[in-house]
Amino acid sequence: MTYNHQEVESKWAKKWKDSNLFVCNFDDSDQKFYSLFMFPYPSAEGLHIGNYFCFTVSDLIAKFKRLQGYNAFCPIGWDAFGMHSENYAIKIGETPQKMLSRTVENFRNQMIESGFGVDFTKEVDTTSKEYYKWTQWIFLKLLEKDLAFQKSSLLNYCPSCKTVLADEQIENGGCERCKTQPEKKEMKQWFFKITEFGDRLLDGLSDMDWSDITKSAQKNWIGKSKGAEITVKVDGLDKELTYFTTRPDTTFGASFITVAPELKDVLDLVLPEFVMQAQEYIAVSGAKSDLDRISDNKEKTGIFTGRYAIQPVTGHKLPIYISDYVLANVGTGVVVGVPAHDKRDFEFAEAFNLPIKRVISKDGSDSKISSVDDVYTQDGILLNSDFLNGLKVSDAITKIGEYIEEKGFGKRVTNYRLRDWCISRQRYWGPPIPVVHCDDCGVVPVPESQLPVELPEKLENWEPSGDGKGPLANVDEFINVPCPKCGKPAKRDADVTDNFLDSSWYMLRYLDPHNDSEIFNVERIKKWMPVDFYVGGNEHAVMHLMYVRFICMALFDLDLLPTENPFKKFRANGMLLKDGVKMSKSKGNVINPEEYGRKVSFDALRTYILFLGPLSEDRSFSEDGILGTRRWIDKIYKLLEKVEDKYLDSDDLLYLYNKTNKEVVIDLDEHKFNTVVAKLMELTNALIKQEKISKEVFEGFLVMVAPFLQFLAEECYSQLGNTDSVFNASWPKLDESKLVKSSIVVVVQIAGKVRAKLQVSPNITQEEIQKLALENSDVQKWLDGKEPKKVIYVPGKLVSVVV
RNA sequence: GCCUGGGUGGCGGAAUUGGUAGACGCGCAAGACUUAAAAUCUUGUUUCCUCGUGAAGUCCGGGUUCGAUUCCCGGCCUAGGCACCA
Repeated sequence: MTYNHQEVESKWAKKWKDSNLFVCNFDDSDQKFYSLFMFPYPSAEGLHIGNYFCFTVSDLIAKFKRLQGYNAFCPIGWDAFGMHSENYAIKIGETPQKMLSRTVENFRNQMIESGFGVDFTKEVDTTSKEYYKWTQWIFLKLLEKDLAFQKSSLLNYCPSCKTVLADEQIENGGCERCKTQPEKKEMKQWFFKITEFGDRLLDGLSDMDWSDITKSAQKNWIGKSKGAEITVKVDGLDKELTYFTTRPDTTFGASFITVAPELKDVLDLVLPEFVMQAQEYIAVSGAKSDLDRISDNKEKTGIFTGRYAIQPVTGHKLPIYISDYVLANVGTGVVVGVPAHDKRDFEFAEAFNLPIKRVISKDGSDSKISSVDDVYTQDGILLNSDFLNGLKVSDAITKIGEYIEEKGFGKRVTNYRLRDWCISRQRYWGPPIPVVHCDDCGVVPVPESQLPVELPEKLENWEPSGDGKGPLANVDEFINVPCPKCGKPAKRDADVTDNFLDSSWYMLRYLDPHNDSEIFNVERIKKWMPVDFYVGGNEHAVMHLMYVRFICMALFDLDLLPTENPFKKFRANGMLLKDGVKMSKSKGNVINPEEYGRKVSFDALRTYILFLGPLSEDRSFSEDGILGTRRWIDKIYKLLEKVEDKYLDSDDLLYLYNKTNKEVVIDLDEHKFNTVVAKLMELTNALIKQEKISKEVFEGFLVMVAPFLQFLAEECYSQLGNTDSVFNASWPKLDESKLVKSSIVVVVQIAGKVRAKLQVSPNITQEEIQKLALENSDVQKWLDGKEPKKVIYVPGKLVSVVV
């Protein structure tokens, strides 16, 4: 009896799809389980193994929950707007619409043949009018709430992608997509005020059941720092400067002030005789990219302005310098230099021969700071600091904070690294920004009733032009519209929104994908949200996952969501490597799921990649390894011959069967798929040793195996005479009474080493077992006549004899 | 530099309210079946030695404990995030 996987798998894949087996009925929400994976952009290459892995995890959890009696929902959709698709379409000389209809079809078919239990009837496509109408609606809602605004600022402009990039899209100083170094351009763009949610985004993390690695990335990205803003007067000028510091306690150690070269009106600070040099310095540093400035950080450069600032607390006159180690967009763009307690300030002070005064030391004693290594940044006691002397750092921070506020010298503030989300893109392939610019009325939102603002379909020259305007600016019939307010000729916004906006609410639309009168039915959303389990790559830790949280907070505030956190549980999956190295097309080591489906079966592939290791860790795929899961399939299939209707299974088997059941449930809820597979394999090995197996136990076993070896389980279940799907069966009932053993093994340790094993009744008393242990001949030999000092008994486990 | 993870056989990895280290799988070796091979089945597989009722062993060095992969202190390596962030 050999198992023909190709025949079996294609048969059931078709049946599952045709019978709508995995279609979810939303009306039944008492025991709902929403399992979600990060939806893909349908690339031309088809289903990538990384996608396949992530889908498998979500699908497996959904199937498990379904078997446990939950109404499980596992949807699919296409994140098809954005530069991925647009750039590829440009490359192959096709329009994105045309290309996508083909690639989506391909993706869908691959998912069906892999046996994914996703509900295709709830499919969502971010590029459809029915979807992006509501993406635009969200924009309008945020505009209404003052969370969307236009701002002109220095932005990162990618000359290759021909659009501005969000801060999050800069990686190691380059564009995350094409690695091109972005140019700084002054442009007027739309932003979402994500910074207003900085604290909520940060505080929310603490009680979220998300991967630590993801939470840590978000925390670092938000970059909250507490400190103080202190205002200093510029001597001889009617001008003030405000600097931000996290260490106001070091105020008495300040010896200079530094301002960023890009700071507005910086030249006003400079004395006439220094202006020439200053202009030159500003020009030179302005020509450097951020990356250069960071990499040339060996030596501190700068220029003296000739001016001094009066520090209000100390009354000291501090020289003002311009230096490019200070960045205009960080804090206030003005920094106070405390060389004794900051390495950068020390380097600067050394280069410019400025005083270095210690104001903190471990025990309050003074000693000279003569090299960078002496710079003292730890906790300690204040000295040389007037009214702060003798205080601990934390107390000094509190005291001076109160002091400056009382005297009006400054205030305590919280700073964030997080920047507002720039959402304008000068591209074609996205939802047009639904506003009209009118000479008389200014920015006028498109009325809701006129949504969607349709992206023109048949368009010549839809590629980005690179002139800083989106390609839509040249489409007259699109761009020229009457102002919705006054009716005079006006122009639409020519930009489209960032792709990340599309994906920041898709999990909501899945729950009501065909609703054309509202974004979704709020009642249903409140029953089905949050998503119970979300899985995807950690490369989305800061962008996608931060934006989703932001959008959901905004929608929550509009009373459209039951919680502000959309994902009850999120797990980042590790990367799949091939023989220990990263897969890439250029290396030619890309794993194609279809190929392995054909060779060894989708069941074996699916189970193998889960068996490789813990979900969060990178795992290494090998050609040989996958044979192990394929062998497992064959072993189970052969067991069919042993199944007998009313067979009485042995106690030992029933013990293992129930123990496995119990442990598998626990491990699956903790997503420890590798150990679940190991335990099911162990049970399989025990079943192989049986003469016969009862139908009841074998069917229960098939149900436990079904989330992994889905096609095999269905086939065996059907061969046993069942007409319904194994996925309509229920999880086997746990029989606790079978988990009690008639005898247990207790080990005896002498000086911490195992020297004997005793087979005893589980109800044995401490006295009895101690007596047995000490009488044991092996124990006697090891004791060698010595008297035990102490005997420790761990019930059911061991006896430890101390000599 | 700061913030998160991780470090266990030839390999992927199991085991934590501190209690038999190496489950499960891969690979390898030997045997069975076969004319032969593949497949399959059986057995073995942490290392070392003087082969035993032996010793050592979970990145390294200390500590707590009858007992430490697990807890504490110090260090090394590694993956990810942030970074002249003031």
